[in-house]
Amino acid sequence: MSIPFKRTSGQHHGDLRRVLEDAALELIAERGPRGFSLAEITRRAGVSVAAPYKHFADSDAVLAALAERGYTAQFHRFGAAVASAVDPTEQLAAFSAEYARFAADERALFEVTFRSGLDKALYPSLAIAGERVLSVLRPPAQALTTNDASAVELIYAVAASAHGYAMFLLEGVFADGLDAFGETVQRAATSARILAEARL
Amino acid sequence: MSIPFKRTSGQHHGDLRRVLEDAALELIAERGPRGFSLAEITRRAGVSVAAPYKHFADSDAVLAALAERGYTAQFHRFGAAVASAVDPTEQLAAFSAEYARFAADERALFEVTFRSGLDKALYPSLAIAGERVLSVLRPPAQALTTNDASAVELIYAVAASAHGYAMFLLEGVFADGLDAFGETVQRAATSARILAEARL
DNA sequence: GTCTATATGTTGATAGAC
DNA sequence: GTCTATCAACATATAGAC
Repeated sequence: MSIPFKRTSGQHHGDLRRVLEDAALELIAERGPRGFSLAEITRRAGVSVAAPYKHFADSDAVLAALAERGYTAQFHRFGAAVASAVDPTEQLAAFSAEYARFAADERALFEVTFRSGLDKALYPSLAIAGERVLSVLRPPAQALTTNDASAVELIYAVAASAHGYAMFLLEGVFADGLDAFGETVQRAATSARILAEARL
Repeated sequence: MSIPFKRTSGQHHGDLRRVLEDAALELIAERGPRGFSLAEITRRAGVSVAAPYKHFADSDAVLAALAERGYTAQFHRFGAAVASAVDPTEQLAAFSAEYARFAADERALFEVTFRSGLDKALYPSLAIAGERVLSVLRPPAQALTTNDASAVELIYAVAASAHGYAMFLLEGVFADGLDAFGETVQRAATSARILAEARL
């Protein structure tokens, strides 16, 4: 996808920060979070190894920025999924289905949010961004339960199930199926419905 | 836990392979899968950097061996958990609870099975070992369903839910609770019961 | 804001002695 | 089976020129 080319001197990029993040995402998609390195993404971006330090404090800061992007993307996609349904149970099902879809078609962005090995204590904004993702389940969960504690439990139950299916999908646990992706999207939705209805 | 000491010359270890694996596990527990390196574990084991190559083909082979150990440990613990109950639904609940417990008290061994970034195609035995773990759910799942396809779906549903809770626990999603660990063990068991009963 | 150049450390892996 | 010694490759990060 990326067309490597040699840069001859010190031109400016429109937005090197963004270019570096994109290169990092591509790298993670290819080699997994373990294969990430700052040096490699500068090579792909066609800049020197020193260039990133005007935009990021260090190597980990790039991963943190990507994780933030990942959480934001999830918040928007899952929010839209929830909004696409009216019935609370179907909203939870839509979330779960979208969760599996996101893991599959934005793999790197998905993995970087929980597989990057970042110390969350050092990046408190990540914890907040992560919580915000689950907050999209609050309205349907509250509609389906009688108190706040139950609503929270339902949110956890649906999210945990969705996360597990997404992980299994990426790990190839369902590799034997003809359409593992489509099937797993359905599986995630089904489990969400079961968990939702049980709380009524 | 480990007492570092200097080795003066070329003595033999009782079982260097095992010693290296243990050092690797300790290292992963401290720094996460991303922090693993062959050089570091030789330092901790008190041997030269060349020593591991008589026991492992390369760096990844150490991770693969650990993953195998992780799957085996899971197979035994989850098998025992299932065996501790009689009612099929309670067997699934026991599995889920034990899954969360395993993630918490054998964190490194848990993470290495799905977070190590190993290419599973290169280590086919890992895929088999992973499948064997879920096979402990077969008897209760079959007892609760009317056909094989439904049993498989129930296995996936329970395992996905358990995995998600375990991940959230390790990621600190439940950090606000007073006893996040105990609560999450219960959560996992509850979701398993719901998923089991819904299939009747 | 990007470059060149460089310092410094780490890693994975091998050859050859014992 | 373990050591010593060594390698090339690669990493992060900084200083200073432009």
